[in-house]
Amino acid sequence: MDDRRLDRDAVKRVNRNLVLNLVKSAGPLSRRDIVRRSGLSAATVTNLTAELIAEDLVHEMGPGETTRGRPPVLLRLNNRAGFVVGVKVMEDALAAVVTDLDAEVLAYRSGPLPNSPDKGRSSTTPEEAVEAIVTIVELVLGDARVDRSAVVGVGLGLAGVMDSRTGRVVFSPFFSWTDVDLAGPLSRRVGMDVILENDVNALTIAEQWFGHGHDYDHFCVVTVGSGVGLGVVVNGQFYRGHNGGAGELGHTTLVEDGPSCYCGKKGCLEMLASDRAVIAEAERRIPDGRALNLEGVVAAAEEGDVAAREVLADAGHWLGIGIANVVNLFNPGLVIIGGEGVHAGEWRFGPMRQAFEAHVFDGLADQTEFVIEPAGNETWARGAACVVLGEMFKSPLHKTRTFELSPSSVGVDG
Amino acid sequence: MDDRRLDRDAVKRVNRNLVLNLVKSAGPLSRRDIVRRSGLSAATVTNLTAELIAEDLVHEMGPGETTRGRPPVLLRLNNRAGFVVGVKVMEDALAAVVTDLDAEVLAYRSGPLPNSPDKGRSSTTPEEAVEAIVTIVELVLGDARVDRSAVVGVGLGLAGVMDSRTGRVVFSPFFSWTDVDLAGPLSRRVGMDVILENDVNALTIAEQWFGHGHDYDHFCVVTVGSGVGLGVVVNGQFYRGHNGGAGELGHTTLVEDGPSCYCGKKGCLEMLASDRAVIAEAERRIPDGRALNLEGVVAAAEEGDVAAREVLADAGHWLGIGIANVVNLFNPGLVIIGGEGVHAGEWRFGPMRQAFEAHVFDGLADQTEFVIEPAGNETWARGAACVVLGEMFKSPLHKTRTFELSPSSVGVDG
DNA sequence: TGTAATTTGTTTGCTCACCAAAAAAATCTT
DNA sequence: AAGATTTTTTTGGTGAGCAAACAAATTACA
Repeated sequence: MDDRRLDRDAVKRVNRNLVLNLVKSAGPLSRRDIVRRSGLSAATVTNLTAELIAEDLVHEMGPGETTRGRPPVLLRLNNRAGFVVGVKVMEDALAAVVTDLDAEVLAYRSGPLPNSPDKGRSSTTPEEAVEAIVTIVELVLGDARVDRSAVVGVGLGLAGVMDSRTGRVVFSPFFSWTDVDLAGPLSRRVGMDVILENDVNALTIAEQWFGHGHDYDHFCVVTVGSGVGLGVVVNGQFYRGHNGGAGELGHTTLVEDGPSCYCGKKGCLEMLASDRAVIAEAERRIPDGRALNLEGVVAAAEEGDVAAREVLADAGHWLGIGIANVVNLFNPGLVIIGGEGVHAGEWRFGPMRQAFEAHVFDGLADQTEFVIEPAGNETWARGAACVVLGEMFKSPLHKTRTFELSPSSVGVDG
Repeated sequence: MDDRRLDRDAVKRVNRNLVLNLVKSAGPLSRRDIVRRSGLSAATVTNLTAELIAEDLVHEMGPGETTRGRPPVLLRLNNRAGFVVGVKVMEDALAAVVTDLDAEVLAYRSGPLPNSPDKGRSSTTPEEAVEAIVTIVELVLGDARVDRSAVVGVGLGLAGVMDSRTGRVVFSPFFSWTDVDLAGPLSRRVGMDVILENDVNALTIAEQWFGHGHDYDHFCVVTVGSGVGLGVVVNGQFYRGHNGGAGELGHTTLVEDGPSCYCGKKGCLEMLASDRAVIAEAERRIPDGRALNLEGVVAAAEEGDVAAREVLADAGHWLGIGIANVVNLFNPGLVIIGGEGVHAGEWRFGPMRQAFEAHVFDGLADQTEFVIEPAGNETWARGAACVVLGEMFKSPLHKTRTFELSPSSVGVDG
């Protein structure tokens, strides 16, 4: 069996999805607008929109502007037709959001994750994690006053290697889990569909469907925080690689015999450019206790401390080279830089830009757009939510699993 | 107008293409086999195969094996239904092949390219190049005794940045051409469709359709010769990047303040790992004239020359790090190493493998297959031919232009 | 030897998604 | 009020894939 084949059903699903996406992204649109943009016939658009309206996914608004002739009826996405939950799982805490179909955050809540540090590692078990996640999901759904039956699914974002197809954690650096089924138990406990995704991937998918990446077929998201991450969209599709291991930017080698990395190698970008690297180096060079965290180092730099400035500049410099190499290989139209480390601002990004331009190939610098966008806990959790939304709006041709509104679910409350 | 929409025609085109590709890649197959593999109904397979047979793209063979029941009629691709020409354009020479639809080379011929070196640069004009290409195309078609009307198109492979959509040379390092229309004039002169593609991309497309890449959704081709190149297939599609600039592996930075590169930057992989780098370094360290070319360096290494061995090992070492970074970012299932430099063998590839394993992230090493495959002029020319074949066999959903058999063309001679 | 069983391939009749064109609806212009 | 204009729906037709019945070609076996 080969799903590269098409049948009549597929035609309808694809066209329906196209109409839905046009309304979502370019809406409000009249049926006529949809005809023009989609290339579908007017008859087909009438049928497909009628179906979407019957399912309450699309609403008719008032009439649009015209000089003369019958006024168009504008259609828009019913962003309250369903809701999704997103949870970011961190080393010792959780962050959760509820969003509508526009990825607008309706409620945000953070909470604890049971955690008894054991030889520097958290000893949280998968079972404990599931219970904590169940709790915060219930709480945040309560905050948002959203009916459970209207919830399409739960997205889970976690650092490490995730198998999003099976919902299993392949490897989690925080918890030292290997091959743990997280989505399955959680799904049974909350009675909702659950999708698990690497946190950086989730953020990338958020940018793809609801952010700057929307206008680009090929773009990259680079996150800078305690580590350095990379998410990639190519040919309009999120790219995971052969084993879900694509985007290990933090562990590309930049210095042949550089500082040792926890991954066992040497000279990894993450050892040169991450917040953790900044703090370690700053602590070494500024031993007065001001450099215990990134904010401290930035403050020191702003107070004129030369060492702090140099440390931040160095980190930015290496990041610039790393991103230049990414651009040399992927040639994306857009690079989005996100994560906690963004707050270090120009002390880091000035040198980054300089290094980038010095090390990127020929004309590629001018053709690559840059956006810098901080990501806090809420952003990460929203990213996880967007994984579910992305699955909903994705073309049926690429869909691997189905997230749909339950027949009964009609948007309520708000 | 949006071509993401589907109509009934598209359904047929896609399914027809699927059947054709199954026959091409998994054939000979019975109609029943195609039903099983495609998921299409028996009725549809009967119709589509009848159409392909009527167009002479598919032939019926004798009956297949059975234990009992009606014996199946095996179908196979009619590899002589059409032919393609591939031309590799080098600094001062041309190589051309004619292949059948299986990419089997029917004729190979090399020829000169007018070239009056001018300040170290070739002064060949686009017009001169077109004339020389016309000549070799006519000659190689004569060699293959193939009727012109059966020729589907001509593929042109050239180092540099090519805009394959428009057939224009964006930049050619050999000839210092910028924004030159090469495919247009050539097409008019030979009266055939012409497609222009970067040479490494062409080789990658050859591997995708007729080589080791066929079984992989995600793979990379790394070429080592006077330069270092990279071609990438992700999600089953060849990837060009936002401006056709993806895959500039040779100009990724490996040594922060390394040797100066002709591209204006420093520490590029190409300055550390290419044949040109090997020869330059070997000439410096073995000044007796044995190291004027790669063969000389390899011979010296084989005779026990320590410097030659070190030079080759160093080049391999850097290449290993470069490929490790590619794998860290792309996580391909397969890496194919090709090009002229492959002939340096284990002197180079032993250290390469070692460095690769030392610098690739965690578990990715075991999950990445490697194939080493030398590429000479004929292979490069065949790659160019495969660009046309790839366009023929590519899914209509991704097709950007059409290469088809002319209605009259039925395979002749051979 | 002839009938049943088995497997492959074709034909028939149906459905339904799209489309073009005609019709209807809703407004503005004169 | 009639005509022009624009949007939307309806009508009627086409043809793609499908399920199921049918036909064909062979082996198994009584």
